[in-house]
Amino acid sequence: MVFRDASTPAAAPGTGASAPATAPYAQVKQFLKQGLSVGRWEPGARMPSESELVARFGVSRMTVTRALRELQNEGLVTRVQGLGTYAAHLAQVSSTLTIRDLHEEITARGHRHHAKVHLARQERAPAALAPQLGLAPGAPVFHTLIVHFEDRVALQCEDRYVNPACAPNYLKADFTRITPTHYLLEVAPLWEAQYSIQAGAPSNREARLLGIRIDEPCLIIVRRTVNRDIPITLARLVHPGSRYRVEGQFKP
Amino acid sequence: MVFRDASTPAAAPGTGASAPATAPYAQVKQFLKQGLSVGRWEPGARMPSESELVARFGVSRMTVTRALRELQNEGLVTRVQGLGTYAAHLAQVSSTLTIRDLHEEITARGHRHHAKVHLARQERAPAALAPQLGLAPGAPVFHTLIVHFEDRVALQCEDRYVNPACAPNYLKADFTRITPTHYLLEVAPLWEAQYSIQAGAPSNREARLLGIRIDEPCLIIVRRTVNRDIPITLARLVHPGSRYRVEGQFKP
DNA sequence: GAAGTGTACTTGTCTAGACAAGACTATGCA
DNA sequence: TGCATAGTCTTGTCTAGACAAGTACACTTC
Repeated sequence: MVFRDASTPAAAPGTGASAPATAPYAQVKQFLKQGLSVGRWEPGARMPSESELVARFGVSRMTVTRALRELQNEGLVTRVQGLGTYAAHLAQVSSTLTIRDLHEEITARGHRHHAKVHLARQERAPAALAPQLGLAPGAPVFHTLIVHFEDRVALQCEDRYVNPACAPNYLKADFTRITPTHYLLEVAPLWEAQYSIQAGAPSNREARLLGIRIDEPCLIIVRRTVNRDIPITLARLVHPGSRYRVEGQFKP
Repeated sequence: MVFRDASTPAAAPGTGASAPATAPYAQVKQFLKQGLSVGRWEPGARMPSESELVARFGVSRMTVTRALRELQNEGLVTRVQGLGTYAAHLAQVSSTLTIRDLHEEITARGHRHHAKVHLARQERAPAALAPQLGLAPGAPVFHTLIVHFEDRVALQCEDRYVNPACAPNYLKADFTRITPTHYLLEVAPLWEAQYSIQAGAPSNREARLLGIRIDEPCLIIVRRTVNRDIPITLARLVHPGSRYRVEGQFKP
């Protein structure tokens, strides 16, 4: 086997040079990514086949396959068995939105987090919410209302309903020390979530609890969490628009 | 080589059964995912090593490696060379936020999209914005102000600055037919973006252009786009909170 | 006791070859 | 002309083995 790039470790095993020497699969990936970046392949155009890349880079097919599969997972190319690899249409751009536990987010900023529990009790499920939690209307449900502070400034009003079947001891947790999100992650470690991010006015009670005017725009996140088809929790998180924003990055 | 599951194609090559027979790497992945889901491994706990999984499933190491690497890419496990594989702390949950071209989003809903161009001209870069676009203050910059409608209802006010070096013909495009996002995707196909999602009040002009009251909460997305370290565009997208929300899903 | 050494185990990556299955095309036959 | 078939090219997946490099721990030496 002959390596095209003598800087790879396998081709220059004896050199004492401590060059990072990016892995061959990463080089192939970089080559394709760069080509896509400069428009070498129009969206929808056919890209080099695996065997062409094998010949060009002098690596084995598994190496090329890995590079292409990772590009496919990143949404940059489309692959069809029997046909070939095609440059993806990037009309829609996906980015990774990271929703961190608020406690961690605050402490990561070097600030202090504390929470005030305004409500933590069992109620009867309102008819409007019961179906979303997989419960019958009037069935028991846990309800907490907690305000989270960052250095004494109210940052989030968390209004949450929890399915008792998933977290029977939910109400016994000390939510001044652990956030509901964190507690539920321990009880039901892996889950799916649907969320909606919107701007809106706070309710009268939310404005009072957050210490803001009723006309202050708020960032409202509504999140429904499901573990293996069993609804866990439904949360409405209200943040004063002047104090909180969601930030993210998209990097292909 | 002996396959543990006789339903795999390689183990039962002669059977005419048309069972889908999920691929071995997918079976390993499923096994680990399921274990994480039911809390078999606490966050931070050590998970089976590759060789243990090889022995358990009777597959080759490459197959196990692929399953583990994909779980790592999904953020479900952490791997450390020389140490092992560990269940990830899911304190922060990443979800894929898809930012679609507004035109596509509207037409996908079966509605009609049209745009009104209020401003499309060359200006001198304001001192506050110039650094973010990699320009000197006062350097020429393209500025567009466009309102997008969904079935005659104003949905977005798009205030955008574009680096002329990246898209010299930007102002010649017909933005009633093609959105700036779409145009820029063609000119600079691959890019990185930083964005911030926040709630706030519209400016007087934005409220007038969107036909909303000055006190209506708006969802404001500020996005900065970079192609290979060269800033392309800076956009402020203002949406009436009552008409627009960002929705997404997290699925591990 | 402190410092270095060797070993076992782990993940990271690559190879050369193999079979399967899907898509297309050219060919031969009715 | 129309249709079935064989052949070629593509991606999808797996194997058995290899070397590299990082971590941890027991052991030896000073």
